[in-house]
Amino acid sequence: MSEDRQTPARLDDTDRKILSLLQEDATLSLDDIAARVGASKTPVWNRIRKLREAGVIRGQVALLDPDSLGLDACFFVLIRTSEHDPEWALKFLSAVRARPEVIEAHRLAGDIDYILKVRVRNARAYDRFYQALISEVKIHNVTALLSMEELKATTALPLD
Amino acid sequence: MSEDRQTPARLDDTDRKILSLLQEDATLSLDDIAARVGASKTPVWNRIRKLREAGVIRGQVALLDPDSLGLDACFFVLIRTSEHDPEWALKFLSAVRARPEVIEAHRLAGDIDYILKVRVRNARAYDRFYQALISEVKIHNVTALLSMEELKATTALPLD
DNA sequence: GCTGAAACTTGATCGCC
DNA sequence: GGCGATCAAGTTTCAGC
Repeated sequence: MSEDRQTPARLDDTDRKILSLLQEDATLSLDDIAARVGASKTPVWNRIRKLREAGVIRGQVALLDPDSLGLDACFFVLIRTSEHDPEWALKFLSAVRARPEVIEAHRLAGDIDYILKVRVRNARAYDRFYQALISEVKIHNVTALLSMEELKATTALPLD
Repeated sequence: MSEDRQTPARLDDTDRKILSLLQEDATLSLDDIAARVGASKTPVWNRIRKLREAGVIRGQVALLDPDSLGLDACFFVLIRTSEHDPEWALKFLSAVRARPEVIEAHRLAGDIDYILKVRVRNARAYDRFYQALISEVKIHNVTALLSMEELKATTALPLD
């Protein structure tokens, strides 16, 4: 259930610069990147290929705007459970994985067991999600925190 | 401070299919996408262009693997503040925006005022972040939830 | 408004330094 | 291991249907 701690990849300054550019804008051309890191295409391309193979670069995706899609409501859901057996955990896992409105799910240390980030159309849609979830898996206690304003949201990880 | 609610873009089934593909993998070629949605290149390209112009597609980024970068610790930070004046809010905003370890920040409804998602190397690095933050802005109460396991993490929004 | 082809830009490869 | 030229493949545009 818990994955092995993987050894961090050895990265030099140029690698970090490339990654930093790509995680801000992956549409940049090789020429652009090469110019900005002060190298030419081939070495940059080789580094990117290696970073992909090493799994440092996981993939490349389009980011969509929640508002344009009518997803106006975002909740953080704090979950306490009384059940701690493996079957329960497995059922909970497949439930959150199966629901596309669950953007993120973490198992926590401490008295709160799980946190979910959920994006839905509105409060009614959240309630439907909530009712469906608790009917699927037994949950002891739920607190929903409603986001009023997204102050910051990035997919870029700190590289220093 | 709070932005106007924007009217959702009108999307048909083909638009949604295209978006769904692109938010999973933006390296797909136009030919691929066209084949999968059952259309040919030009109309698909026109749709993508319009979706970009309408702001439905915000951008395209590379996703990096936290473990490969040695970012083993992820915290959700629940913040209560006693200050509610605009200067404080502005200072807090610029503090979280300036710190790259803050991946996400939301202003909340209810008795918890803010939630942050923070990615750092380890617990020591979190403590450094925490000390720096409370020395910059006055904060009444902080609870940190430590993630033990990321059960799910996606950038893909639900499109149904 | 879709199709198919042409023009052009970019990505990927190879031999040379 | 980096550079510049080369080839293949992709994107963008456009005339014709």
